[in-house]
Amino acid sequence: MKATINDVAKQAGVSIKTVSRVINKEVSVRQLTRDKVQKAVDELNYQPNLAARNLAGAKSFSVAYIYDNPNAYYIIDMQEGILSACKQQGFELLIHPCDAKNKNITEEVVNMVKHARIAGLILTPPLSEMPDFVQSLVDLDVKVVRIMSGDVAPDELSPCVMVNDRDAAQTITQHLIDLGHKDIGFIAGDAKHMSTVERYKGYRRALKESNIDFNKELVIEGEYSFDSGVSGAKQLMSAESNKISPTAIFSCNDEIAAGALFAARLMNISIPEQLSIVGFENSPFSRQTWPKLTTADQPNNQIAEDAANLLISQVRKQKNQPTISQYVPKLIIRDSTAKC
Amino acid sequence: MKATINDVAKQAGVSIKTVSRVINKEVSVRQLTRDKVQKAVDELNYQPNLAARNLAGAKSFSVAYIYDNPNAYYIIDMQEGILSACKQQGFELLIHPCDAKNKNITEEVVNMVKHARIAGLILTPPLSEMPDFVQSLVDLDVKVVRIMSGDVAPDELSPCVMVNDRDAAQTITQHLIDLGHKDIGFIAGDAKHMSTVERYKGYRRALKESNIDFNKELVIEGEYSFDSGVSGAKQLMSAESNKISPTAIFSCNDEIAAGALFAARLMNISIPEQLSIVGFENSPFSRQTWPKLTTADQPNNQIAEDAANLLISQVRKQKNQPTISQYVPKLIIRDSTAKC
DNA sequence: TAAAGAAATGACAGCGCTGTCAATTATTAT
DNA sequence: ATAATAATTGACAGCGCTGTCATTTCTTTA
Repeated sequence: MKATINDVAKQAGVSIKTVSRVINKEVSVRQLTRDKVQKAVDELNYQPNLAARNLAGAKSFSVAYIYDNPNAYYIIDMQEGILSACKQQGFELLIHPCDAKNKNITEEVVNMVKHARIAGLILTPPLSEMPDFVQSLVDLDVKVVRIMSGDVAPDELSPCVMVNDRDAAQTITQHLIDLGHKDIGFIAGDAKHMSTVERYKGYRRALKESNIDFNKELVIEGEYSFDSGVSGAKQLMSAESNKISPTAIFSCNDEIAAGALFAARLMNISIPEQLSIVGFENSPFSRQTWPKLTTADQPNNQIAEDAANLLISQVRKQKNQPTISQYVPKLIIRDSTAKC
Repeated sequence: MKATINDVAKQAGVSIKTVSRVINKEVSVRQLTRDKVQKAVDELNYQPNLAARNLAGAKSFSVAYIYDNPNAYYIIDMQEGILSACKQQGFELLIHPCDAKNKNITEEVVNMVKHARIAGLILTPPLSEMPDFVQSLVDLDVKVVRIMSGDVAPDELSPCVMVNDRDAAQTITQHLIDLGHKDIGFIAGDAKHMSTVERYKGYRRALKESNIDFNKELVIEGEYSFDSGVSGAKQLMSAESNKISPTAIFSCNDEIAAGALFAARLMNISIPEQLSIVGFENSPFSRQTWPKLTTADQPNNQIAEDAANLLISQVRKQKNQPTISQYVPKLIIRDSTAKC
């Protein structure tokens, strides 16, 4: 059977408390003792029992990933990043999918956190962008780390890992401009999502820096869905005499871009010859469309691992907590964009 | 703070052991007592502490989902199905992604199972189809439930939830035949996966039942990937004088079908007018291709919940264990198929 | 109605660990 | 060398629950 702390203590000839000190990296243990214990730990292939740890101490060794996001790729990436940090640090991960639109979501999550004796939470959009929700969680005795869109944290509620959609959106818009495009359509994602707002800001900034006049008619409100891309593109490209049609479309994510591609096909507009389309997110299927999508890639796995490490260092009350780290998604040029 | 079993016992005026009996649905408790306890449980909003349960009993209340699958949609669906069963039954879920191609995978997983004190495991393809791996796990003191492709379990190693890909593949091939197609190409997935074998069998059976001669040249070996679809379709449709080109292609999954769509586009073959293409799996992006894919849908969420319930009933040693349940994916007709 | 058996309930130890605090040992200052 | 102080180490309780087994209460049977 599996070795316990008692076995290690016996083997090393010390008390269990000392073993506990060593495995928890506490300070006041002599190096000699530490080595002895470590040797026994290795020999017995000892790993502390999480249930016992959680039960015994005032601390908990569980963190939870709470999400509501229809994008499976995103979630899996995040989850595996978090998981890998947890494994390294000896933490347990609880997964908690939920519905942000549910009225009782705060109550539900608060309840879950209380009952599961959780030390920390990782929140991704849209949950991370719901201030009241976050506030309720912070008021509990848990650490929170949010992954959000932006360059600096919008508040002091919790440490954040920021994804700078704005700069990325500017870069991707600039790519379009460099290709000679001036009339660039914009199909927005859910207006409530910070990422939509940020991507819009980046788009505007790129236009401005190249002295291209902003045309309100070229901006379509939408949501993060394929259908939104279809109708958005139709609206932009419908040939009304008094309107200018864009020569390029910035889609707020790949799904919207896929929808735009679909609509273009419907209207016999060839991509990228007659119209350039860019996506955002670099989801795997952006490589499986025709043509393959130019898009922006973010290292979700890395971001998640970062967030989890940040969270765990919070929980452990370690000093060197970099309370913010920032990622800028990178332009990936594929076949859906071309010269004007 | 959160209520414990002691609080409930006090409130109900019984011993903690009796409370334990009630929450574990053990038999020998009088109805009157049971009601009293239940009332106290409700009033205090009591939920048992998982860590304590796991620590105290000989039993464990954790199950693990071990997967290796590149398909994020599949995993998320599975995971959420399992999670929902776990929540209902008061079990904890551990997630363990891994790499089936790793030589040490058995050792790694065995190790993890031992250390985490896990009561049961859920395995999905391809892991569920690796006999030695499964055997090693069954030899431990854990229950295992596998989700597999086929109509009956291939062995007695563990209870299984079967997905009848064969019947589904026959149905979908029949759909093509009904549309008048006789020369139907087949682009296979990974040959090692049972699902590929089963889908192939279903395809063959459909042909046979309609007295259509089987043509070996129409079958392309591949793997479950977009690229495989691209090259497979190219191979099938390349106009060599001595070969017949199919008028329809059965792709072993949606990704392959998307690849085939891509290749058709490349070769200026219009879908579905000149060529019908079907996928398999009904992954979300099968609705986002042009044209939308005819495919086969399987209720992964349901399957997973089923498997988890089956596993938990095994763990609980309950009587009424239906050791097999079977699902047949259902044909979904969209726009990628048409009359010949 | 009493004895025997069955059903229901409870007392208590202990799962593997951490927190508290007291005991021991090493180090420094006198 | 000795007292005072600091650094290490250990004994023990207890986290919240379940398993074991003893005790109490209810049924049945003669």
